[in-house]
Amino acid sequence: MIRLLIADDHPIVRDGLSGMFAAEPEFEVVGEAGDGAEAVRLAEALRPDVVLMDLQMPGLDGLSAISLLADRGVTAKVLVLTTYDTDGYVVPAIEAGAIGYLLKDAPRDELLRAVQAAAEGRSVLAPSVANTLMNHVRTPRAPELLSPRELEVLQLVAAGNTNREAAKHLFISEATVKTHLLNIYAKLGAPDRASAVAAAYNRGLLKPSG
Amino acid sequence: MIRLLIADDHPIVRDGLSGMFAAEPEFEVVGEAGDGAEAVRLAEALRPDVVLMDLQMPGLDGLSAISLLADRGVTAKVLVLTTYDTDGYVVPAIEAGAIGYLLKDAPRDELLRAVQAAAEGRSVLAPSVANTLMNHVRTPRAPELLSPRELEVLQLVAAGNTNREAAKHLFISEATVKTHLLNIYAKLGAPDRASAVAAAYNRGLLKPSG
DNA sequence: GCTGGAATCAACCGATCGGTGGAGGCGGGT
DNA sequence: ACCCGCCTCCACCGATCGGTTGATTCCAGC
Repeated sequence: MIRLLIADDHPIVRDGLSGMFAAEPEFEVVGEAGDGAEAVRLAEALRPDVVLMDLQMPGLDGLSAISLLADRGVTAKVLVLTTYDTDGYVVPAIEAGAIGYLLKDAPRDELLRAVQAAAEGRSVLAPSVANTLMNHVRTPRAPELLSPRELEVLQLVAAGNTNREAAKHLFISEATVKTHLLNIYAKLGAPDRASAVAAAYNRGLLKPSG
Repeated sequence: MIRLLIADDHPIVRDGLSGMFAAEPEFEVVGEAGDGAEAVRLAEALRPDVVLMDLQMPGLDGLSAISLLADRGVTAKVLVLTTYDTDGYVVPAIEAGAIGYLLKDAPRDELLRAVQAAAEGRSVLAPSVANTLMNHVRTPRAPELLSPRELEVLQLVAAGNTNREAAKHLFISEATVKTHLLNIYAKLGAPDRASAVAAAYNRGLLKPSG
């Protein structure tokens, strides 16, 4: 028996979902919320297995609600159910802690299976959402803005090396390192090494966990 | 009719796949490759719709082969078919340009549907792979390593501000900014501002495109 | 009421960085 | 043959940064 909480600002949608799950013996709708704040409150009180969460809601939005649930140690699996599949919504939702992301045009049986999967801790992604997520991960084929040598220098700088240290690593003089850095600043539009590192991350020239 | 190329270093696997698709009228196996280099060569010559690519192959591995195909403008959709679903493999593969990632234990019909999806340009992810991909995107809930104020300071520094400029922005003295930065260095294990910025990106405290 | 963290400020020092203006060699493309 | 980008190197300067020590206020948790 999977206990679930429905959070959506449209009563019609709540009724529809509620009715759909009520008809299935293995699901039990334990509560409904019309906004994010209520969703958090009810999730804390009712401890459902799964929360079906819309993103656009008045007051506290779904995204913030998800973060808040995580902060408060609510272990309910949050399944986002919304109409939009743009990068701007799906990535933050997953970052915030959603275990799945479905679109409202999903067929009935897909939704049922998704909730079951979520309850078991398995991720669920709508096919089109999988696309956008992958596009997000995919490196946008950087147009070789920096030369290989410049990239090496920047990596060493990002690792905390001084110019002198970087020079030793590369078997070149400190002056050369400085020249490379000046070129890097020009190319990235950065005034100093710190913002050059930031710019490099933003453009995917440097990648996290590397 | 979907034309496909099979790249796997095990002949048995190639035979198995080849036989499976030969039995289906809507597929045609136009070539088989035993290593990455051959895969690239055949893909360029035969221009298949889909390439079924193993990752571990002698010589040029699958990952490099995928990158090479992209570089050479080969538009074939690459579907990774391997035995491993660890983060270390799936993320690079997708970054390199794979449109899908399946495991070899996938049931026969799932594989057929996946190839069809790939041919149409739709992403395909094995369920467990979806999990690892999402875990990769998901920010690892940073334990509030930096205080809000420290994060503000670091953001300004990453934007290229000097200590003095950052101080003005925050309506505090330059000395305070320096103190904050020293605390940041200690918390992030960074010797200077540049590597502190890098460390912040690596830990998800600063996010790209922001 | 005490402790501890966060945030604020100060003064000082040496080391480093950023900026400028050169210079030469080497390779690819027109 | 020419130009351009990349990589290499040098010297000088002021500005900034990193490190240290010490201090105060405020607030929250025990």
